Amino acid sequence: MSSSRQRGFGTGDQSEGRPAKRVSLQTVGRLSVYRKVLEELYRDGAEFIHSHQLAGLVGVSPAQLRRDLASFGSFGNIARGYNVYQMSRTISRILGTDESQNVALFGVGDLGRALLSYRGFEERGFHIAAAFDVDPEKVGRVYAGRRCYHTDKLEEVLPEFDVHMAILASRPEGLQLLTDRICAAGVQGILNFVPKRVTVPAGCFVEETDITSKLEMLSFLARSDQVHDGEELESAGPGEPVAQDMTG
Amino acid sequence: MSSSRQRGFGTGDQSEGRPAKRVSLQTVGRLSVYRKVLEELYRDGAEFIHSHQLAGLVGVSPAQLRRDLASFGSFGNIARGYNVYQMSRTISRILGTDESQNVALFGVGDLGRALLSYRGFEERGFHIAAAFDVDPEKVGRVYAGRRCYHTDKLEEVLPEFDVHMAILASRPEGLQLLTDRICAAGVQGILNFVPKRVTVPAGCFVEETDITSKLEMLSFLARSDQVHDGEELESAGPGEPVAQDMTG
DNA sequence: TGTCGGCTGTGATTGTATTCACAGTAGCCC
DNA sequence: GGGCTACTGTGAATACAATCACAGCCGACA
Ligand SMILES: NC(=O)c1ccc[n+]([C@@H]2O[C@H](COP(=O)([O-])OP(=O)(O)OC[C@H]3O[C@@H](n4cnc5c(N)ncnc54)[C@H](O)[C@@H]3O)[C@@H](O)[C@H]2O)c1
Ligand SMILES: NC(=O)c1ccc[n+]([C@@H]2O[C@H](COP(=O)([O-])OP(=O)(O)OC[C@H]3O[C@@H](n4cnc5c(N)ncnc54)[C@H](O)[C@@H]3O)[C@@H](O)[C@H]2O)c1
Repeated sequence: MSSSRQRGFGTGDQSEGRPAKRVSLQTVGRLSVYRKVLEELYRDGAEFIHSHQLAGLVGVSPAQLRRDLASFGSFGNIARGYNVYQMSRTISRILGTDESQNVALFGVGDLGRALLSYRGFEERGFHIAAAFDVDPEKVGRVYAGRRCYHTDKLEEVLPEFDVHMAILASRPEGLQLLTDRICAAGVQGILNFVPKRVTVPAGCFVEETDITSKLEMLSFLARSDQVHDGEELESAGPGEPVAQDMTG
Repeated sequence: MSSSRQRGFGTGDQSEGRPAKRVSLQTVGRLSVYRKVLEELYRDGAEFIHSHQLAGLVGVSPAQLRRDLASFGSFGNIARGYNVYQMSRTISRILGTDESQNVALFGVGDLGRALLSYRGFEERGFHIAAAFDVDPEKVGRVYAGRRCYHTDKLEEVLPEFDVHMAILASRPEGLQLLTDRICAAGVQGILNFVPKRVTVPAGCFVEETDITSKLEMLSFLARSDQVHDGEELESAGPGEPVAQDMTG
């Protein structure tokens, strides 16, 4: 349900042990949030902030915040806390967004066009440099300043723009093939909006963004909350579980 | 970084211990994936499937799949495996999507219109029943069959459509106030696309969908992968960490 | 009808993320 | 300059998630 390097099928062999301690993805996700809040604080003129203050703002425990930061080294002044500006810069450097990087978009449909017009990317260090589609109506046109190329040309265009990240907003059909080509062309990170799982070679990463799945989680939470005081869902319990008998 | 019930600020007191065993959010997220794959299998005519087969298809371990399902009761025939159709239905029931439910959309901008035209919601049990905006240009118009109401009218319109879930695709300004009103009007689940954190009362849930944050994670992963063979990022280590000194 | 193979559901175990709690210290104030 | 305050960074402890491994069972097949 989240970023994954290529994973073996069936029996996922756990070997290939890397020596070094690794930072968890959840930590990285939180770093991103920290930085967002830090930038607001900086705009408001804050110079230093303590772990418990920042933690309160982003909704994590102070200990977790300190642990997250500590996994990248020890910055932070013992008595004054963390320097807002420096910490924001440092997180950018860790995330690799201290310099703007180019991204390619595949699929200029309703969603793709919304993404092309979204300003939030630029603000946080990403630039959609090129768009791709297969629809002859769209190829050659310019959307929000970006030219739309035919997907067949990706091998030429991606290096030209120095692109190493891609957003998939096309269609499920042929998605794996498209992904293979994109990875072969040097893309290392793929953000996938298409509700179809893809696999990538080692060294590449996919992040799935299944919106409907999030709605389903919310539906579950809302529903299970309703029955809390009663005794229906909660957990298994042999006496009439949620699941009806399936042995038939 | 994910769904959260209202959380205390600063010192989050950990008390209010609920007695019952609770299903983890990650389990729920995977259920959603299982169901998607099961529906494809059902369309392909499959009748029964074993945990290791389904696990292979969705990319989890067989043990985890069985554990996930077992937390809702024990279905699954020991010798034949799981009944594809029944299991799909059962998961729908668990998630609360066995009957279509109405959703409200706030903000009919580029993203909002893309969501309105998205067919994936209907296919999986969600119906955007009403849209809201504050722009006089948009209020009163019909988008993909759905009328756009003024946000001021939400207290009247939401009950009318029996809405208990909402999608936020408006603007950061006033978002908390909007959220408060939505929750007060009976909405229990909120999917938030606006890059601004909101808090909700107990019994309500928010799911954040920060696209840029996902790109940042990918950027980190791609970058850290590059230096793996070297010895730069990896982890702290006192000798010149990623973070520069911030004590100034 | 009896035997066997292979699967599920689950206790036990391992692994990982988070929290606790405190030693050590930088800054501040007098 | 010395003492006090309250914060950071981190080992230890806890909580939580994933995996292992197997008892017990079902259905197939003879
Ligand atoms: N709100 C939304 O629209 C929404 C929400 C969540 C997920 N998604 C998913 O995102 C994807 C795009 O959604 P959409 O609403 O824009 O769909 P769409 O049908 O409007 O657009 C898809 C575009 O992709 C193009 N395309 C097809 N194959 C391609 C290829 N090989 N290379 C490049 N372009 C290709 C098509 O020509 C089309 O222009 C879909 O898979 C959809 O399921 C959409
Ligand atoms: N691709 C994208 O467009 C994209 C991607 C990720 C996140 N987002 C976020 O989603 C939100 C919407 O994006 P967009 O591109 O559609 O922006 P947009 O500016 O095109 O649309 C925003 C719409 O919200 C309306 N609005 C403002 N206040 C409102 C209120 N109180 N109630 C109801 N409607 C209100 C505005 O009138 C406008 O029509 C933004 O916050 C944006 O940051 C957008």
